Amino acid sequence: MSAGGTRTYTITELASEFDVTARAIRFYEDVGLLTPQRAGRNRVYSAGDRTRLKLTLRGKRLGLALSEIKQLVDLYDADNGSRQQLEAFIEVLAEHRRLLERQREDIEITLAEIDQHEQRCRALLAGGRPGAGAAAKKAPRRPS
Amino acid sequence: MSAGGTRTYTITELASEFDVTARAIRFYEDVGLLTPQRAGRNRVYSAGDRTRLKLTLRGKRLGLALSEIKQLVDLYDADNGSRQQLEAFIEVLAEHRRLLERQREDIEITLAEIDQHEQRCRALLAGGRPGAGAAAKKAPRRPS
DNA sequence: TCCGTGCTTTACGTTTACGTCAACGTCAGT
DNA sequence: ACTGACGTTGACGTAAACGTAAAGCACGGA
Repeated sequence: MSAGGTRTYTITELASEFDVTARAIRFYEDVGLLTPQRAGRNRVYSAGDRTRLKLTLRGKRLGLALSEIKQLVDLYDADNGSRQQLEAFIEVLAEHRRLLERQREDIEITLAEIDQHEQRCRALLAGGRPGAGAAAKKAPRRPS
Repeated sequence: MSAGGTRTYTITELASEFDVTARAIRFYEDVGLLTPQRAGRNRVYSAGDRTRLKLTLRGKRLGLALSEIKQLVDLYDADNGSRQQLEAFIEVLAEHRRLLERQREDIEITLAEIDQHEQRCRALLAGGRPGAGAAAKKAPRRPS
């Protein structure tokens, strides 16, 4: 049995796993979101780095700026602290929660509107005379 | 009773109501999201314009780009169309719904993580000796 | 008539989040 | 020894979403 079972990742592995470019990952390092080890010049990512990347991308999907993501992730990482810091941290958590809840509300509203639109659409389709088959149009997936 | 009960708005009214700058609103016009009437040179916004602005800001909060918001709003506005267009529209709606549901999932996960962090925080606070009062730190509200 | 307020256009500046070369190292395979 | 494949560090480019003057019109009040 060899020592150290902790898996590591190369930059292209992470890039393909999360469907981002290596350039983006290096950029996240530039802004301080990632701090991978090095094997000579090459970057070596730990499981923790992978998690931070995952958190980063989730934050992006929620529309956060990288600077905001960094604040949050840093805070979450270093929850050690004085009483003052802990209380400030709880405040930040509450802020974040408020933001997320507002987003959730926006989502609910929008989903409801989508339902309405779709129903009207289907009604219109049902009203028309039966014609040719469907032409499914796939939206081209862009990065970011 | 005078004719025409439809209220209108100036740009600063809308700006203050939705807490955005007039510059931003004019910019949304530049990209085609808004097309207000004019009284001479001045912009006059209808209730419909107001709604479009509201939709725009909601989209922004969900992290959409203005170009994406425009596509959606335009589509929603002009749901009149041929069978082909209707079917394509339904496809777009489905895409949008998928996106929103993923976001909702991200939000649920993040909220759960926040709960965990807060619990640990409170546990730490309970363990320490009672000290000075709280120092609430308000996050400065930035636009966008 | 002058002043301030509100709105306008034009135009250049800025920040964010990468994309896109360019030029180079390094290691495996043939 | 040569060739890719994969990785690296600059450095410059760019699209998006406004910010920030600069300069001007239009109108009501002192």
